[in-house]
Amino acid sequence: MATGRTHRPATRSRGIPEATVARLPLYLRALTALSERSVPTVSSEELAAAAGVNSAKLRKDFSYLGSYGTRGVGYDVEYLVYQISRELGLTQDWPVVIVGIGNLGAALANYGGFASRGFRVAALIDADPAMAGRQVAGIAVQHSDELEKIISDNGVSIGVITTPPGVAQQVCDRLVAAGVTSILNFAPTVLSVPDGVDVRKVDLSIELQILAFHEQRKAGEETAGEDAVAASVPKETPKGPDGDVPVVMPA
Amino acid sequence: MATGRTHRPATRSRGIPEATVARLPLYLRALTALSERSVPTVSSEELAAAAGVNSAKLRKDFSYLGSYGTRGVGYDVEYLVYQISRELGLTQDWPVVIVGIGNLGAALANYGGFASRGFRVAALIDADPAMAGRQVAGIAVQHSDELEKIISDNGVSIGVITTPPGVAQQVCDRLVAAGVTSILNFAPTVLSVPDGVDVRKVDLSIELQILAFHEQRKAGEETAGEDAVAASVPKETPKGPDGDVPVVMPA
DNA sequence: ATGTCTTTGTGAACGCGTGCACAAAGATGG
DNA sequence: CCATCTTTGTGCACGCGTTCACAAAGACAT
Ligand SMILES: NC(=O)c1ccc[n+]([C@@H]2O[C@H](COP(=O)([O-])OP(=O)(O)OC[C@H]3O[C@@H](n4cnc5c(N)ncnc54)[C@H](O)[C@@H]3O)[C@@H](O)[C@H]2O)c1
Ligand SMILES: NC(=O)c1ccc[n+]([C@@H]2O[C@H](COP(=O)([O-])OP(=O)(O)OC[C@H]3O[C@@H](n4cnc5c(N)ncnc54)[C@H](O)[C@@H]3O)[C@@H](O)[C@H]2O)c1
Repeated sequence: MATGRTHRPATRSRGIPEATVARLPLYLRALTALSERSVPTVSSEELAAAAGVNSAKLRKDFSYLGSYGTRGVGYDVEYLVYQISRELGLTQDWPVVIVGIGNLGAALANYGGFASRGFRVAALIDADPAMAGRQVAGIAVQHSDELEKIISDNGVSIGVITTPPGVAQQVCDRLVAAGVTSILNFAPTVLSVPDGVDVRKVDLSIELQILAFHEQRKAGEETAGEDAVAASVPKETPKGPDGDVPVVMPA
Repeated sequence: MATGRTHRPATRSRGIPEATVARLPLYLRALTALSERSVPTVSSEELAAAAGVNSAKLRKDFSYLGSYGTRGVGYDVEYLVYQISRELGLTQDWPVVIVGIGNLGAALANYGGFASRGFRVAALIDADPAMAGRQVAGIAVQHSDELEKIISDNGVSIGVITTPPGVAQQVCDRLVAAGVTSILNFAPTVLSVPDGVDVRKVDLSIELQILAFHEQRKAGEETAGEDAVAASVPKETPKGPDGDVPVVMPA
């Protein structure tokens, strides 16, 4: 999944493919688990299984970082944890602001998994005056009037948007203007940002629709157009080799 | 090798590329907005701009569904909304269960965007006895003992997992055994599922780490800009703080 | 030292996704 | 009915990502 819509083919990230970058956190998680169990070394095969990827892919991914393995043995867990952490920039602290402290924003604020990887919730911001001053997850919610000052004072470069979709773009604009250069957007909106700003989106609705697509396909396709309510019959489809389905051409 | 996990890369369902399927919800959202403004037709250029994609890509995506446009005019908005909805399986009702009604699960339950696309929260399930019976988003939380019965009675085929990571796999196993064939996983865990079951994951932590990577690269480009060779020798961390990380070279 | 065994690192082939560029299709106006 | 203009649908080329397969590298035993 590409980061942004802005075409930037030139600035390759230090030669590390985007697909590899997206998998590094996965490896890091698996390695951290091994580290906690005091496992000293791990082979590409084992680690790949733990991370749910192909072992050749894992080795190639690591090859972009350098030669950190030992042939015949595998990878030193602690060393690899450090290398990946450093590559991802997790050896430093990243202050993060969350804008829009509603259902989702509050849940994120309460999420403990933030701090565990060097991400620190620097501030919670909401436009609702009734919300300002209230404590969420032990942090006082601040009014959005303070947004620019908060960003500036804390040196925030990563912002999380959990506002209603209608105001997401303007919130985004203010964040960017204030100096934020990376945005994680939960609002179902396409954000426009200037060059040099990264946007990643998390969209529950899209994920469900993708699942529904495949679900419908699995449920069998006798004739489209009738609402078979009970499609829950667990039919053991004999794993056909991707049979070709007649394409429905419109009149 | 006990893990019989067969990785299915990109099952081409009915000839529609996975990348296209992932964009259909995006188009649908833009089209729905146009529909609400009573716009009768839209060109690929306009719609692509609204969806934040390339117009050629959009046209090619639509070409997989069939020829639904009119040359010289564009696409009929209402017709396209229907075609995409049908293709995604949104013309039918999809009962969904959410397992793990904590911070995140409750936020999802409260999310209004569910029902708007044909997804209906059929049940909320939690293992905590203190949680069972409580109302969340107007729905009574049920104990996980009832899981199998709930799935069966409601014909649920889509499950959302928002439990702690430690129990995600067993919850997943139970869901699958009960008949669920699509899972949206919010827990930071790699889930193993049998063939025929789709899993999509949403991982906040991974998204943030990817952003951090690019953020670090952006910050490093401006200050330093000369480290050309950096593959073989583990170079020293450019910044002094955070020197507490054990740099251990493997033998 | 030498041989064997394990596992890495990577060259190469392949498939998928993307975007350009343009011919074909149809609307529109005269 | 014909000319012109707009926009679709797609052939094609290219680059990225994935996977295979294997030589090289090192550990370990003898
Ligand atoms: N809740 C979910 O599970 C969920 C799932 C998927 C997507 N989303 C999306 O996430 C976003 C938030 O969802 P939610 O359920 O938390 O909504 P919510 O209404 O509970 O919260 C939105 C919050 O944003 C604040 N806000 C409004 N305008 C603002 C502004 N200009 N600046 C700062 N804050 C502002 C509101 O005061 C409110 O507290 C929505 O865009 C929603 O579509 C939510
Ligand atoms: N909160 C977030 O913003 C956030 C963000 C990213 C990821 N996550 C992940 O989402 C998951 C949930 O996060 P949370 O903050 O809501 O945690 P939480 O502790 O608030 O909620 C977990 C809920 O799951 C229930 N549960 C535990 N075991 C269960 C079982 N076997 N069956 C059914 N229910 C069970 C618990 O009773 C609890 O209500 C975690 O895996 C977390 O890592 C959360």
